[in-house]
Amino acid sequence: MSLRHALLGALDVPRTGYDLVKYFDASLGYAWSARHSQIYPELARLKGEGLIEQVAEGPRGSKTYRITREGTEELRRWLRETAPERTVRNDAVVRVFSLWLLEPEERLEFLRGEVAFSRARLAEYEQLKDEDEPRTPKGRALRLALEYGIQTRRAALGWAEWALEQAESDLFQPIGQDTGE
Amino acid sequence: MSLRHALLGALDVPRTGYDLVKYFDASLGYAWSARHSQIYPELARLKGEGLIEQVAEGPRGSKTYRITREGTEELRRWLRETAPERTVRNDAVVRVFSLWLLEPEERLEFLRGEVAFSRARLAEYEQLKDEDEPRTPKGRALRLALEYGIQTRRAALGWAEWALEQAESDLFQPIGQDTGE
DNA sequence: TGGACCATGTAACTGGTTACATGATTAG
DNA sequence: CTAATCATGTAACCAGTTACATGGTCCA
Repeated sequence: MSLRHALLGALDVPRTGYDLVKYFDASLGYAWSARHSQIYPELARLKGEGLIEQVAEGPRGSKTYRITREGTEELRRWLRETAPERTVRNDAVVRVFSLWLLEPEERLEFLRGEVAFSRARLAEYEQLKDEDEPRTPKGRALRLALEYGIQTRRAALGWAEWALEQAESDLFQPIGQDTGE
Repeated sequence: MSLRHALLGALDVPRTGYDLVKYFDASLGYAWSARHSQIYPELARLKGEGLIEQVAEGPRGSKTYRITREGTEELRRWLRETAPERTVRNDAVVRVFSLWLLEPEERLEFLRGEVAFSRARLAEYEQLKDEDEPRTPKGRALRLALEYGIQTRRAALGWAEWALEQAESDLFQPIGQDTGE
């Protein structure tokens, strides 16, 4: 369950649930995504287990949480003692597997979408990168994560541009009834 | 729901549920993963909806399925009319966000694990690539998907090697109590 | 005073994992 | 004959999404 550890990791500075929702939509979002309907109950559970504590109550009933000593210990334990979950789920690549069923022009359309998406994402990441220069250990860890996003997204963009070229020069190929695996 | 479309895409050639399980563990696995306990019930549903049909019954009660005309139409409809789901979930990157909480030597250990993992995956993919030269439209689509895996995995490996170097030259930095975001 | 946004929560449902369960065939 | 592998299924549970629900605060 990475959600709780993503939350614990984010709560080393005090934040409200609402802050966390926005944080998941922004920087944390390139590693893990979550909706408010999942975040709020999880915060309640973490508090119940003593891994986070509520440190303030704000204007509109907002609750500010922060990680506890036990929470930090649990986070360290998770990092040290458990292996990363490697499951891959990429809807776009599933689509590529069946792309040969489409008309040539439709394939181009799909691949143009991939190029556009990766370009936009990459631009976001690079803007984040330009915003500050990391100086602290934590800042450097965040930069490492961001750099992962940039490197892999750049590769995805390169792939999409190359695939689009391939598909363009492939226009006269028939769409298939073949079984070549 | 990408699982059913991954199955439909795989069933343009006749396959048993067991074949599909292995297929998800091998090539399809770099796009989507699924266990037999999810695959068998989904096959039953697809058959119930007429999107696939059973074309043979084998020795140990094995059932061979193939996509129907309606199934192919559904697959095309999905490709044309729905947008790829872009949600990212990467446990390893969540870990990087909190990596600054570990002792320097533990950070190196984590990053060495990332290097090893990416190297192994990349080697698998490159071996798949060397196995055959695609000639048909379908073969070329599969190659496109494989090439995506290779390009992005190579980038992940490059990142991990670079991050490891960073962390090695970072050994004298304190582990942090800072709040630099 | 009304619209945008802040802020939190619950319920129903879907997707996915783990564990349970069973039996057939094949190769040594 | 026995271990590995083939082969399919179900049940309980956990994770995540969508939709429902409510109300506060701020700014124009």
